Amino acid sequence: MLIQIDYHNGVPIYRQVLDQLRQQIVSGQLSEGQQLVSVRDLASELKVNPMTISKAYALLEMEGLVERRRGIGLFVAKVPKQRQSEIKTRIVQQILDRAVSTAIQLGIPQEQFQQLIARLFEKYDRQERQP
Amino acid sequence: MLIQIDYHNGVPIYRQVLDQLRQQIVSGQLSEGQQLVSVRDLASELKVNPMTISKAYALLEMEGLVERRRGIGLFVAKVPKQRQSEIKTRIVQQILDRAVSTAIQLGIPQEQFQQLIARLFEKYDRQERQP
Amino acid sequence: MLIQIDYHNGVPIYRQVLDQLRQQIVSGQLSEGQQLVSVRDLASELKVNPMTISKAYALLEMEGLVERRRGIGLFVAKVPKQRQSEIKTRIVQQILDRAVSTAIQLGIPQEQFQQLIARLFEKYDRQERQP
Amino acid sequence: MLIQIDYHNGVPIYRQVLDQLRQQIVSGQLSEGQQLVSVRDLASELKVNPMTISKAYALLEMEGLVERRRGIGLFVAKVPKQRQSEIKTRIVQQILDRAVSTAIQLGIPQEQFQQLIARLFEKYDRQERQP
DNA sequence: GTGGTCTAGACCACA
DNA sequence: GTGGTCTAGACCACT
Repeated sequence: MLIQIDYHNGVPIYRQVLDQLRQQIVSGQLSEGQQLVSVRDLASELKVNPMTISKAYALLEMEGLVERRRGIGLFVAKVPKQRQSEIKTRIVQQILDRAVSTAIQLGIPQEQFQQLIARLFEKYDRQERQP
Repeated sequence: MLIQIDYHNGVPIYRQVLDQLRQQIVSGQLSEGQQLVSVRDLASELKVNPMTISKAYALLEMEGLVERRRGIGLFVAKVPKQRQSEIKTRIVQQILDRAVSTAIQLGIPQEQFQQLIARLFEKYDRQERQP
Repeated sequence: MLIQIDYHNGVPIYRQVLDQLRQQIVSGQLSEGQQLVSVRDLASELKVNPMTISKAYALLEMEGLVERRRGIGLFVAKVPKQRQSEIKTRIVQQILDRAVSTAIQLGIPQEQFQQLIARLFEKYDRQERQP
Repeated sequence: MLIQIDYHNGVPIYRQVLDQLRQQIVSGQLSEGQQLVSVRDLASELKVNPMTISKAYALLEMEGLVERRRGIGLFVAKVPKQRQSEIKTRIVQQILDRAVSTAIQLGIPQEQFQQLIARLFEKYDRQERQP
């Protein structure tokens, strides 16, 4: 399965689908021209209402990351390398901004902050090698 | 007391109040034994319904960060230094976790990630000196 | 689902709902995965404002006894047998603690105390057989 | 100090004062004709609003356990032995009733219930010997 | 359909 | 004065 849904963390399901697809596109896991799984199939795979998937796909289309070919389906759009990298940076930067401003408000020194990050990178590195 | 509400970002008001008060308590801006602004006063200050504030206060009490003295008001509870620092770390770590896992998924190398952080710290440092 | 509200005993309605649901869950009358009556339905059944029910449900969720499935409803969560029995014991012990400490302060001997209990158990046994 | 107030358990302070005085009277710790501490003194001793003590005293008077002698103060009333014992039993029975009915609803067998009680009696016995 | 949030205004117990 | 509870009704996001 390509998408992981957490049904209990409060993040809307369509948002989880949207975010993960966006990431897969800009990171190249889904490549240009590749067809997306149909709304119906993905919905039944995730045991989720088709409307939910449909909403995620529509938003993805509005972002220009995906193209609709009528009667056929949705395909990953051509995204210029530069735009890809912009999106990537933007995604991370948005989250980081909150983290840093919070840390400063809490008086957590930059060194401790960097340590937390190093630990998290280790954690994910381990997971990647043996998921 | 300074609380900033963004009425249009979708985050429930009571949550914004709750989060900011929690931060002020664990960061020491609100100190032990200090009385919180009354529900009615804070509500009128923020131009918000008293129940909204009440809800935030109730959750804060359930977290044990605040104590009710019946008929008098709410006061910042004694929070052991260790618990304070646990909460602080937890708050930051929650946000950071998302940032790091996203960065990894996007293939952003740790070096670039650290650069982004350094830049953000600079930005907030500047703001602090001359807000 | 059977919930009895006493509108005049001073105990908040949301508390009565909360306590009774909690008991029904840990006693197994509501079983894992079962869907709770919707906020609106229970509210109209008890002739009470939906927010009152909502509050009880929210607290039940915070206790981890119930899970939200967004847009669908609330369901009884998986509660490990051990946790169930802890909660049960805690509920009874809280009440008993007061009873025993009071009895001791009043100089009521343990024998008389046990007699009172035996009589009460008889009374409820009778009721159960022919309510 | 003769009265212990718990400021954080939600029980109204006047009620804690009332209950404890009632118990002290029917258990003979306060004997017939003995003068109660003045409202003012007890209030300052407990660091509590005098109105709170006053309310407890007034309710005690309504129960007939205490007599007001105008200009002098309040005195423990003559309470016939039988009435004393009735009150004692009633106090304990009220609390026990809830405990037993709850235990039955939760399916806690009488044996386990008795064990809980035995344990509690031990606990309080220990405390009495070395408080 | 579901639950979550918020409002305006009321009443209550407590101190 | 304090906070707690409740109502009636509204709007929202999610499924």
